[in-house]
Amino acid sequence: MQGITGHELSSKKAEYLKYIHMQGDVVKTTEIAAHFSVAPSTVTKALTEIAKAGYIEHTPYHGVRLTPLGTEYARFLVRRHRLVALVLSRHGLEPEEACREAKKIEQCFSKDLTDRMCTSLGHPMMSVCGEIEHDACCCGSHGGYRG
Amino acid sequence: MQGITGHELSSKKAEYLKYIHMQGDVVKTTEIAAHFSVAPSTVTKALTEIAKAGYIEHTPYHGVRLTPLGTEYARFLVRRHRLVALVLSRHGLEPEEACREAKKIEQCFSKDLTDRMCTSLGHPMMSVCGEIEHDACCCGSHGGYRG
DNA sequence: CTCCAAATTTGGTGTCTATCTAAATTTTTC
DNA sequence: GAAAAATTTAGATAGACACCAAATTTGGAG
Repeated sequence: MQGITGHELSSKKAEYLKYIHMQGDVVKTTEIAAHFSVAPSTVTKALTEIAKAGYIEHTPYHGVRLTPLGTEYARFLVRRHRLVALVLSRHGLEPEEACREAKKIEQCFSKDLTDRMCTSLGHPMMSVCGEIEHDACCCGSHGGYRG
Repeated sequence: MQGITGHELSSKKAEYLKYIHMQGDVVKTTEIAAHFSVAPSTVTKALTEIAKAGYIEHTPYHGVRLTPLGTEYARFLVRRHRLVALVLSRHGLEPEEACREAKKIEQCFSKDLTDRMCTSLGHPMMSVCGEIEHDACCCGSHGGYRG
């Protein structure tokens, strides 16, 4: 939470991490390779590096699983994606389009910039492609008024 | 105007082109190298490639100058930059900050996305870092109501 | 329990972008 | 014209991403 810049991982690796997060628990190399339409060896290489950076635990031949750090980071990536998509949706893009375009540009947004936009938007709870969780957000819990 | 995707040049080359455009007429290698704090040879290499793509005319040892295509493209780049900065400024960033951050993310915005945002913003004439010219904009002239 | 097929990893390559240094070349200036 | 300044060329490096072919490991069938 404290030291994230938003540029710790290259955009491809960040995509892999987000995917692993969304699949939950143990994810296999082949699954990732198929999802992103790349050769398994390409994924293995990326996974090794992501593991070296501490975001996942890689048990050769058995798949990967997020570490606590990886989980935290993946949550940031998802939050960033949804905030960027939300901004785009407010500038003339249809929900699906906003989500698609967001994937192309989100990697450019630093943690800081993301947080600034989040605050400016009033820590919205919903985007066009899912909920936005603020647990690990810029300025504490913004869970909304539940009671 | 017709075929621009916004990704014709790598982000560095696009920065060089924008700089050449802003300096006007003939620009020297050393000037560019100094501005971006890179070795002259790095610039020469990039310039050669930008010239090959048709955006500039490079007369060895004498500098470069934009071609009509390059001028058109540079205008798009400037317009994109200012639109992105404007969007950021509307999301909690101070003018100077918005301009600075825009430089980091603008290369991710396609021509199409830029045009969509432009329309959504009502073809604004001013951004936080200069005027926005719509001559070569998405849907013709939006020069405002001059008379 | 053995053996083969499927999954995965290794090792080697290639491409692209961006950078640098050092050496060669051209232009400019005195 | 010759030295100085600017520029280009050539050769290397580095990171990201991708592929293929070969080796390794796993897991299921018999």
